[in-house]
Amino acid sequence: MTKLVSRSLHAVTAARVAELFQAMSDPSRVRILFSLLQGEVNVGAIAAQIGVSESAVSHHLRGLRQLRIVSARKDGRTVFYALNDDHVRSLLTLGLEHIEHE
Amino acid sequence: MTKLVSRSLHAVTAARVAELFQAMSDPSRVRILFSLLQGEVNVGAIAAQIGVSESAVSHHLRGLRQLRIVSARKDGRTVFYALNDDHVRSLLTLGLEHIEHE
DNA sequence: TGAATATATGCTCATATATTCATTTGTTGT
DNA sequence: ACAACAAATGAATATATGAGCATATATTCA
Repeated sequence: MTKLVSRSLHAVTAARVAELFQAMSDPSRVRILFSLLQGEVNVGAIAAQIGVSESAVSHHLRGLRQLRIVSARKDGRTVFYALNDDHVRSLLTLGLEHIEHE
Repeated sequence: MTKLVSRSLHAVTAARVAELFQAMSDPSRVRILFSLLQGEVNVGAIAAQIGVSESAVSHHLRGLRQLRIVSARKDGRTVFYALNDDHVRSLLTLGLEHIEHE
């Protein structure tokens, strides 16, 4: 059986890659993720830092958590978020470089 | 005058980064861009390769062109598209790596 | 236990987006 | 000039998405 679509990225793979980039395709989420480049930050601090409501930040973080882009650590009543892996760190800095050099 | 927002990425910058990632946030566009990793490809060939109508591909390419993510070269009645710079190449492969290792 | 605080969630509205279809523009070969 | 072809475009539509509000769920401290 011939693999007719072999030259192109498999649809499922493409969808997952798109999903990843989609997580970084919103200004608020980009700012949230850049906040997390500093290290662990809690919801309220992120909200204050970027000037977005805690509710909105929380909503965004849920999506990012579901994609395992960020991880959460609860300490008392505050929840500290962090970037989950280095790929995301690289993507963020590469993205920033891209728009800076042009 | 104190720069109150200095710890966070400037809103305008964040928006531009988001815009870049947004360009790669759709499965069809991801497949289009991966097609272009091979080098120059024309609209019809991309459409055939990924199984999306030429119209849809053309619409996507317009957006990618506007963001200077791809460039177009017209030869007779066919238009060859290509990735515009190496940042995008890196982002694509990094994105793929990310979803492959998890 | 009760009040205060930090975060999460469900819902709704407005807007953005991807795709399709029909039409158009530009180009080649006869 | 005309038919065939490649790509671009506009309008219409269905779906997705972000933000806000109200409310819920912890958790701490008095």
